[in-house]
Amino acid sequence: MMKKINEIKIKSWISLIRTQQFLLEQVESDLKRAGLPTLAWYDVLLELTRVPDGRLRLNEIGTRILLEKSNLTRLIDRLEKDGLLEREVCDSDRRGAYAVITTKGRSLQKRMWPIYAIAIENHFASKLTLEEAEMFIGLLQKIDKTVPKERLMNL
Amino acid sequence: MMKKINEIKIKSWISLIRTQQFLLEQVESDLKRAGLPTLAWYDVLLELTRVPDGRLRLNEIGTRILLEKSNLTRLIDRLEKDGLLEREVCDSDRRGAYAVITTKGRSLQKRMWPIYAIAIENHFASKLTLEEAEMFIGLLQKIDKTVPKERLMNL
DNA sequence: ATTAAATAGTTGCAATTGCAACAATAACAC
DNA sequence: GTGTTATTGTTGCAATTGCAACTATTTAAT
Repeated sequence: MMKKINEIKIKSWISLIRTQQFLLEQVESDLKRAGLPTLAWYDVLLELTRVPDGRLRLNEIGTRILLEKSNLTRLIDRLEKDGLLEREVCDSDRRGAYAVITTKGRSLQKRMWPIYAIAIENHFASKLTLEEAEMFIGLLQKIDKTVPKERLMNL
Repeated sequence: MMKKINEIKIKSWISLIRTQQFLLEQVESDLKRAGLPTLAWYDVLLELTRVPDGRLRLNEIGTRILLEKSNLTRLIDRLEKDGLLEREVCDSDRRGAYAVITTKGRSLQKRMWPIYAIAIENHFASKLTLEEAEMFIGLLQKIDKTVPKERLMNL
C-alpha cells in the first residue's frame, strides 16, 4: 500500500520548491527596484488585457491566477483604489461583479512588461536552451494538468 | 542589446510559477487537513534534525531555507513557544543564537514526514517517471546553481 | 588601540494572507 | 412555487510577511 517514495523524486521536489522560491524573490526584487508593483498586480492586469473588453468577473480572475476569493477581493480593492481598474455590477448575475481595466491600468501593464521580461530573461530564460525550455514545459504539464497547452502571451 | 525574449521560454516560466503555486497549495492543504503545521515549520525542524547536535545558528537556518532574517526570528519564536526547539546563546559569537531542537521537535518532524511524503507522492512524484524526475533536477540545477547536487534526505 | 564598517538578531509597523462567518442571489429538487 | 443548497463576493480577525530602524558584537583598516 504505502510504497516507499523514491529519493530522486524527493530531491526533485525539493529542488523545485527551492528554485521557484529563489526565482520569485529575484524577479519581485527587480520589479520593486524599478519602482513597480508586485507580480500579483501584474497578473490581474495581464488577465484583463488579454480579454476582449478588458472586463472579467472577479470569479474568473480568481481561478486564472490561483487566488483565494477573499484575497482577490482585496487585491481588486487595491487596484481599484489606484485607479487601475473599476468594479462594475453584473446584470446577468446580480451576486457578481466585473473588474474593468482602465487606461491607466493598461498603461501600467505595458510599463511593467519590459521590466518583467528582462527579469525572466536574466534569472530564468537565459539559463535554458530552447529545447530545454520545451522539455521543461512538458514536465510541468505532466505534473499539473491545468498548465495551458496552447495559450500564448500577448506581448 | 535588448533581444526579444523567446515565447517558449516565457511559457515555461509561466508554467513553472503556476505549477509550483498549485502544488504548494495542495501539499499545505494536506498537512493542514492532518492537523499539522505548515511546511515552514517542517523545514526548520528538518534542517535541525539533519545536523549532528540538532543545533544550528539562526543565520544558518535562514540561508538554508531561504527566509528573511526578521521572518526567521519570528518563525523561531513560534517554534520555541511551542516547545519544538530552544534558543541557546552562542559563546563564540555573542551576537548570535543557536536553535536546538527538542525531543518534542524531533517527534513532530517524524510525525509530519509521512504525511508530507504522501502528499509529495500524490501531487508530484506519481506524475513523473524516474527518468523524468532526473531530467527535472537537471533543469532546475541549470536555473538555480544553489540547488544541491549531492545532498540527500535523511528519512 | 581607535575608528569605521559589516554581521547577527530583534523589534515596530504596514501590507498581505488565510480562515471562518455572512449577505445576497442563483440553481436545484419536489 | 417553496424550501434547500450552492455560488459570488465581502468582511472581521488572527497569523504571516516585508521593510527599515535599532542594538550588540565582530571584523577590518589605519
